[in-house]
Amino acid sequence: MKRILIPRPNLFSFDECLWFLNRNYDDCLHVIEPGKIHKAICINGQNIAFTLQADERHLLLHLGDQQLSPQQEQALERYISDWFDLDRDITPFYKLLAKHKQLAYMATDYAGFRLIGIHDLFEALCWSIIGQQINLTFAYILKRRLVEQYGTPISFNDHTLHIFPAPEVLQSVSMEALRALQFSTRKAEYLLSIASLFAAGTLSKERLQQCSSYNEQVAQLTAVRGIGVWTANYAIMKSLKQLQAIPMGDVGLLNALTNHQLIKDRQDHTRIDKLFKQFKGWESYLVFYLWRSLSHA
DNA sequence: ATCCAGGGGTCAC
DNA sequence: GTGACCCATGGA
Repeated sequence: MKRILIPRPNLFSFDECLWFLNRNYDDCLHVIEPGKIHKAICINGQNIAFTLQADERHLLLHLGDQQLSPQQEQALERYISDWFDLDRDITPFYKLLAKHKQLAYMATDYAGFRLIGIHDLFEALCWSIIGQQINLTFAYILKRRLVEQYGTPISFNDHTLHIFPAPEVLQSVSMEALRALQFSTRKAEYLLSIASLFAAGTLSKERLQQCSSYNEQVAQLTAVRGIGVWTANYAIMKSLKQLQAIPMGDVGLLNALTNHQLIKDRQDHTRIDKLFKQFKGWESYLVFYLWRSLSHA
């Protein structure tokens, strides 16, 4: 039985991350059991399934009887680090939290919570488009239909895991098929055209990472039909981990700000900007912790 | 029935 | 750059 150990950093709570991934929604891209998570991913064209657990000092990756090359093992470790943002020292963020009266509690209540990523940019963009202007419960249902219909199922440890559909597959799906899954006409158009852009290589994570600045990344993404400021920043935050990304206008973000009495008027951009300036360099973390505050144990 | 949900596009000033 | 309007769909 293949097993890999990954050292766990300070200020990291596997339980807190797992809880968030499991909160109130039915995500089809992982399976969670007490203390562990199962997931399947595609790295360099190869499908890999794994179970992730934690002890006091490590994250434990269980691979069953899968054989991986050293390079694949490294790629998998990098994937895990990227997923849970393990390589980042988040103490500066905690110092900023401590200085903020209404938000200081987060440093203890959510201690060790990390910005959980979506490694695949195509998946991140599709997911944020699916989530546009509909409630999250329904968004997860739509994602599940899409993934079960066009993704790749993997059997592992008595679970059926799913890998998100490749753009090459999605680009040739018909509008009618997506409409039948209850995607709106607009969203179906957006998804199909973005799948084509990825399949053609016009759009890719690598290309976006070559941009010289965050602003340029936003510009490149928002030039695509269906990707507005919110979607672009969501993807940049979750996939590229550029921490200055803020999905402005996000309903959940505004609700959290209202709940904490940080704003009264949901259009008070001045106060919102002022708040985020206090968290310069950690804006995405602030957003993520505010989203965390929307769900209760 | 009506409003809302982790928005975006379009078009007029 | 800003604001008004429409788009789609399920849930509360």
